[in-house]
Formats: sequence, structure tokens, C-alpha cells
Amino acid sequence: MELPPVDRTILVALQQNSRITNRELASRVGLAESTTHERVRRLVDAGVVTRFTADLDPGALGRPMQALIAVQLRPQSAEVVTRFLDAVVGDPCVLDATVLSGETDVQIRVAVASSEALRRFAWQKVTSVPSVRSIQTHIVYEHRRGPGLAETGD
Amino acid sequence: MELPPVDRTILVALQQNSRITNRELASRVGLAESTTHERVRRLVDAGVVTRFTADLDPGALGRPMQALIAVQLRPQSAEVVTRFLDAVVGDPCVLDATVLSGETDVQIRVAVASSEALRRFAWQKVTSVPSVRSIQTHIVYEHRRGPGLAETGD
DNA sequence: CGTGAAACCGTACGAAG
DNA sequence: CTTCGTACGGTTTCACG
Repeated sequence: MELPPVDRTILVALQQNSRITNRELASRVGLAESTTHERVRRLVDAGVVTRFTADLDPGALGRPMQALIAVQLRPQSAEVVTRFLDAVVGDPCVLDATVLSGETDVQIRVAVASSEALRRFAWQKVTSVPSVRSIQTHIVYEHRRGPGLAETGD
Repeated sequence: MELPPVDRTILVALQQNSRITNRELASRVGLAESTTHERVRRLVDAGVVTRFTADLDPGALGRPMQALIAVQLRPQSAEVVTRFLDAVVGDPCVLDATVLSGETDVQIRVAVASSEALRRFAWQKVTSVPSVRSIQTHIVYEHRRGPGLAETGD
């Protein structure tokens, strides 16, 4: 939990570019290659790094439109939530789904090719799950990433 | 925009593991190494892949709690939104911020060490921006990733 | 934590479909 | 225009000091 500063530096670098060579990473953190290599291995083994992945541009893939769908479920039971997630989260347009406290029970983020595709997903796929009481769709105008998790928590 | 199936396969593989060797990637898609290498290069150059990154586990980094802060801004102008984002999005606890249509103008996703840290961010950092009219904080109970952008849009 | 050497890999290039 | 095979130089990786 209390990670040495060197590991924070490694994580920042890997977040910026996960394909950095171990050599460059080592020279950036000022350690030997073998040491750096070992630290990365331990971070992965410890589950601090959950995966190395590629960020893709939705627009470049023909899905320039993003939206947030806020869903209210009834009855409010753990099982209803799980069933709902299982039903919608596999759809190709779903980026992620978040289970929340408050009015909205689940919030789904989608990337779609058009407003027609959005309508199809929201009005057909989502509202066809019986436990969905109501939905509200909001257009995403802009999305900004924060500093990332590698920074010091506070 | 209409990507060949081979490129989709490459993107899926790179999303699952961006540190895959070019050799394994080539054998998985059934092309020669040099060809695969070239396709990856083109995908990056074309901006389809925006970056290779590492996903980290918030809990393993001492920030086990996530929340969504819905913000209403007044007056509603583009400049007010931009200023607000600039003021809050650099805070270490911010995962990302989304500008939306509807009641909520901006939604901020945060990962924090404790409810105290959440309170500090929401009540001090966020509400201290003059154009913030109101905020609503929601706890994130669960988060699930969708299939990812590499799948066929529809 | 550093060193070294063997195994492994990325990458450029010419050629061919 | 895309694909392929090859060869070289760089990199990862591991046992050991």
C-alpha cells in the first residue's frame, strides 16, 4: 500500500507508455535493468498493475458519439443489479457500467456510431430488461483524463 | 473507419495485452511478423491506438473508495466549463471528468483513500470554484468494463 | 542491487504476389 | 498495395556475485 517512490515512478512511466523498453525504464528510474525488471514483475504479481492495454480512439473506429445512460432498477436487489449487468454489459457499444448509490442504480457509458444506434441500444436492449424502471440518456460532450492512479493518493 | 478484420483482431489482442510480443501477435493473427509489425505501426500512426498504457488497481494503491461527483455550473458557458475542468481535473484523486448534456454539467470520477479524503475533495476543492452551483456525490459500488472498442460497432 | 551471457525479439530491407 | 523471409543489432531474462 505504501509504495516506494521508485515504484510510483515506474507506474507513472508504464501508464504513459506500457511498451517502453525495460532499458529506458531502468535509465529513467536510475536503477539497473535487472532490478527494474524485477520490480515490474513484482508489481504485476502483486496485482498493482492489473493489465497492460491499448487505448483506442472511438472516432477513428467509426463510433464518434458517446453517451451516459442512467438506469433505475426495481426492485432494488443485488440479484436484479447483477442480472441487469449481465444482460447489457456484453453489448459491443458498452464501454463500462457503474453501480451507484443514489437515484441512479446503474450508469452505462456507451460509444456508438450514430444517434440511431444509441436509440437502439437504449430503447431496445436496455428497456427490454424487465427490472428497468426508467432510463435517462445524456450526451457526452467531452472527456478528460485525470492524473492517473500512480500519483500519491494525498 | 471500416477496418479490415485482421486489424480488429490485432486491436483486440493489444487491448488484452499491450506488451504481447510482435511474434506472438503475428502467430495469433496468422500473418508474418514483418506484416504484423507494419499494421501495428499504421494503426498507431493513424491515431486508432492513442496510447499503450497500464491499468492499475486503486485498492492496491491505497485508494479503495470510488465516487462520482455530479456538478451543476452557473452560468452555463463554455468558458465556465473549461475553467472548472482546469481547476479540478489535475487533482491526484481525479480519475476522469465528463462534460454532459442534462441537469448535470460535469461528472467527476474520483478514487480516494477514505470518506474523509472524498469530503475534502468535494467540499473544499470542488465547491470552492465560484461557478459551482451544486454538487451531488454518489458512491461507486461496482465497476464493470464492456467488451472494448475493438469489437464491431454494430 | 549489479553483471554478464545466452536466448529472444524488433526492425529494416529486398523481393515477390 | 500488401505480404513475406531473412539477417543484424538490440533487448530481455536469469543465474550468480
